[in-house]
Amino acid sequence: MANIKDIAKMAGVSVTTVSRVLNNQPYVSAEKKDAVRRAIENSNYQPNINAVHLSRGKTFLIGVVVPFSNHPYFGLLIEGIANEALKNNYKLVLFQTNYEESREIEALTMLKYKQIDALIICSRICEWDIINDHVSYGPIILCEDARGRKVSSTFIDHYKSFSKALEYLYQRGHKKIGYCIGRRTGANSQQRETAYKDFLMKFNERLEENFIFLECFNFEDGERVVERLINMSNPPSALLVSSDQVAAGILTCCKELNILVPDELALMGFDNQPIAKIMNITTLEVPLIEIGRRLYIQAMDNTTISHDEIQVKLIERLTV
Amino acid sequence: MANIKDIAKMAGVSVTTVSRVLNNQPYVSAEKKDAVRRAIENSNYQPNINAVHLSRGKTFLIGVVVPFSNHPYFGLLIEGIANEALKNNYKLVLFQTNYEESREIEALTMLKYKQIDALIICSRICEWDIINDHVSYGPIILCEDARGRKVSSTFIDHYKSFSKALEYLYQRGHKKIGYCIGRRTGANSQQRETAYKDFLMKFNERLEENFIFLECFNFEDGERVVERLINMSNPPSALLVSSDQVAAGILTCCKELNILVPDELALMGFDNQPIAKIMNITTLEVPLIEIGRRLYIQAMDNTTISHDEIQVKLIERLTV
DNA sequence: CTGTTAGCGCGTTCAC
DNA sequence: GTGAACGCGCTAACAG
Repeated sequence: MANIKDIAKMAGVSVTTVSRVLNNQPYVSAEKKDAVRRAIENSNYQPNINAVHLSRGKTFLIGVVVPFSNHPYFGLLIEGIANEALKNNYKLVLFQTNYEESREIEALTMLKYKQIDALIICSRICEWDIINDHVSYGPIILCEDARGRKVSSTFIDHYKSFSKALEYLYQRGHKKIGYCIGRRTGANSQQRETAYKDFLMKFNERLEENFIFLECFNFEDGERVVERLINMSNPPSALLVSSDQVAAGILTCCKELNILVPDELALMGFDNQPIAKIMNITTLEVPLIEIGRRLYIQAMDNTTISHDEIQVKLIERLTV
Repeated sequence: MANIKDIAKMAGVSVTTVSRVLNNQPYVSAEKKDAVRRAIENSNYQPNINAVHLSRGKTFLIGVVVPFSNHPYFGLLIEGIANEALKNNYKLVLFQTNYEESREIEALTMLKYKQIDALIICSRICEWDIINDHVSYGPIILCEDARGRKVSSTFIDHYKSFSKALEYLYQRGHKKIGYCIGRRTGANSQQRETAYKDFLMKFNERLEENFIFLECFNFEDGERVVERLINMSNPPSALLVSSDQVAAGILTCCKELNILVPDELALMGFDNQPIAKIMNITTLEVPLIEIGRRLYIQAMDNTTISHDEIQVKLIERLTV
């Protein structure tokens, strides 16, 4: 394996000059640049990435924290980040937390010790204090509304979008609306809960605690929801489901039990994933790949703190 | 950020000694070892990973090639690899190929230039020649039967398991059996095709080209299958579906169209993913996480070439 | 524009 | 048992 010194010798220049053409820096004459280029081609030289990292003091690694990686929501987010990272020669290090705080702190610690250059947290567990303690070590980017905080973020306004969905259901004649969500804590979830409560208040409806379905992450969680639903004496007539996967699971179970959708139960999904299209689920479209792209771009910028709000779009199909 | 020299100074020893205790090497007196340990704790020192990499000539990065990462099959495989890698301080670099050969070669090239220490190919596209050209650069591990090749592999015998499934369907009275698969090329797919043809031969059935459904990867691909099915004058009575996701999609469409499963159409899935359990799909269980674990272990061993065959298990449910 | 040289932080001979 | 010194391959002042 040839190294930079060999190339320098072959091209009859100094290692600095080689380094300069390698990094597209100015101040190299056309002739020398050509000589270096030729030497590189003749020897199929490849820079030693480890040496570059050491010298630059960077790892070209970017940490991505997700609760689970085999969920389409996070899968798409990761894809968006990865696509953009690839272009810039950055690699991704995945931290799958399963919502354990310690795993998230592990990622933060790696940032502290420069084992990664930046950290994107797709779903935060730990308190802001802990995040704040780490901001000085490198860019930390969040996928939730972090305006007013010391970190950048790309987010959707869950209060706004949840309200929008609720009003849409209301206009369609639904007074008793419930919702399904993964976990109750978490900034995004709390925004939604607030939107839900404000909505009830506005229309003078009472909050029914059992209209809220927790632990809804995957297709299979839909079964539990339907089971609970059929045992309720006064069930909701519509459900706002924070993931198309779960909505699809619910829809499948409903069909099995001959529960008519949307007549007996209306369903509104979230994300607009392929499964929503195929099953004709009315949903709120979230451009996850684009969000991933922006998260990456923010991660690369360690000077500015910015906040990108992403808009969602209501897609009308057949479940409402 | 303290470095090894600082620790040496604090502990009153040389950097060599610090390095020795860091790497659990012998020939360090208990006292000095303790002194170093204390110094490390007091300064929350963390070795500079880049320097370690450069010095060792290793990256502690392991490449993983998958066609797409948001499919549960590969998601679980990745999870299995990642779990094991984490324990050994290895990070994963994901190569998402979308079945483009050039992306796979890119990964191989990174191995060649020591940008990763090993490469696990979960679904191969390129020819064996190309693989062979790279074996000298580092461990390459495949997730297909590679016995007789110069690389290690963890695999399931798709010929055997496909035959097993076909015979099971046959015993249940199905003569006209079709199957759904992602792509036709690919070693695993070809094994299955051979099993299919041999099965037909054995029972004197004719090969119906349109009993083979290609491009079946995700839930949503099930729709296409059912559409084609209802337009067939002489459709198969049973389908062997190489992914539970697709089987679930087919099942969902069938319910929509009032096609009775298994009476009018029997379905046998593959993998035993959560969705198969919830939808009561008869399937062949594949221990993907365990396969991932073994792939990693093989990747770490750059001296021996080994081949692990993994057994699958038939899980009887309600779709056959 | 170009080259010399000093690090980057750690692993590893080798002499003591 | 221990430590001085060199090397890993590259980047970035700095001097010219």
